[in-house]
Amino acid sequence: MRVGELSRKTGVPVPTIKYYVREGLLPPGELTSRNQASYDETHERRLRLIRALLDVGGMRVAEIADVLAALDDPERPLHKVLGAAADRVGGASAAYDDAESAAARGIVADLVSRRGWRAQASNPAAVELAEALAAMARLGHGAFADVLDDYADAAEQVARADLGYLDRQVAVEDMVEGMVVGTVLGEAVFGALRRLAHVDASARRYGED
Amino acid sequence: MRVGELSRKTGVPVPTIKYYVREGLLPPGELTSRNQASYDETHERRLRLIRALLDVGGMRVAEIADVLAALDDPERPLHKVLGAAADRVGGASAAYDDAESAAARGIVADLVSRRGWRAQASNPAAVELAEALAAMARLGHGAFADVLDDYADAAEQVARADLGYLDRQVAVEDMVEGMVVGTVLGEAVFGALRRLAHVDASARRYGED
DNA sequence: GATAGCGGATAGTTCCGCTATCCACTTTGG
DNA sequence: CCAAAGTGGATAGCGGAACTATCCGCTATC
Repeated sequence: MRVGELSRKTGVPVPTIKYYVREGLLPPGELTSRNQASYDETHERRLRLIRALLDVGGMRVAEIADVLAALDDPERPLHKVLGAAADRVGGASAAYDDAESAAARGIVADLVSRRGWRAQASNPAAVELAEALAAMARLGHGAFADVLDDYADAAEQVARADLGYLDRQVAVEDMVEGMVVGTVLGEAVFGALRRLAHVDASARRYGED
Repeated sequence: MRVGELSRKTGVPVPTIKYYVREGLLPPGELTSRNQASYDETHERRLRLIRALLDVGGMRVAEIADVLAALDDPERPLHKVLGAAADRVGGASAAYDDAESAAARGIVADLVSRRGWRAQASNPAAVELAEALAAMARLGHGAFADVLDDYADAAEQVARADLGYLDRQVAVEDMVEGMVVGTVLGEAVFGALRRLAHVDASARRYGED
């Protein structure tokens, strides 16, 4: 298959495919002559994965490049790949250093030890959590920390469901990719479900419509 | 207070404040002369809200403008404001129309009726959910739909926690804003917790570190 | 042997979230 | 009272991100 057919099958324009190759998201096709290359189903699959992570997962091209590089690494340290996938939000937060941030970090540390979670305070997810809580505190919603345990219960339930799905449904050789898909697209799924549940709860309380 | 002090208190540069005013995120200060205006704590609070929605919630400026406009509408149709807050992801999805999309819409419709959720199929959250499931199906993870009920349980639990927090902790006049904060920043909080739970579960299974 | 398509390279476009500059005009400090 | 600092308002520019367009010499195909 050459690039035109790949484009037709996936709906991704040819110049965009070239761009993804340039950026290292997609391996180049195998050259059969100086200016002819052939692509196969692995390229097609990879391209669909890229679009899903972009469109549904909201990831950025550079983040996807990192995750896919980790995914293609034959060493495959599973939780490292996941780390790359999970760090996608990390970004360049200025790391405030006010009272709220310090308090939030303390709340997170308490939560992690209370739960017995094997996670470091330096974990990007923990940092992000602390930042979110600090932002809420600055908005006068410091008491939101009181519902953290309810949130954590739900998060554990979701994580259990994810692992169970992987065990039951995914072949070993696809597990790393499955974890990436589950982590990134699963977040979109859960976010949508949460908003649906909000709509329902809100509709039950206040008026019909 | 004039713009310089507002800037100092919030850490937002003056030109950026001017930009937010131009974009309708922040109401202009009250003019005391042709080129002097005064700002108060409501401006400060609003500015912090803007930065939280931007930095932590990942919203875009135009989306924030929509949400805040709804929030400031004295008619205050609560679930409309929430709708504006929840639609933030909606964006310009091309709305595929293949077999996977149709199947995913069916799965979502089943879920909504099975749960007895008061939500329309046209709801942006439902559409987004269907798109996410369709993307997974295209990647060979159609069986992920099997864990949807686990996800939905967790989503309901989170939604209950959110409403409970609002009832207990937030004054009536702040409830609309509280719902926006909870919806948007709560998603960041949950996402971080989910990733922490993944890290923990993954660490328990595969190696130490 | 004409035509369509290709791989590879480079340059341009659009959008977004700011940031810089300018202006005429207060406010403030000495 | 006057100079320096700051202000509101307007316009223009910038840097990053994700494409998109164009061009080249070449190749597959009919």
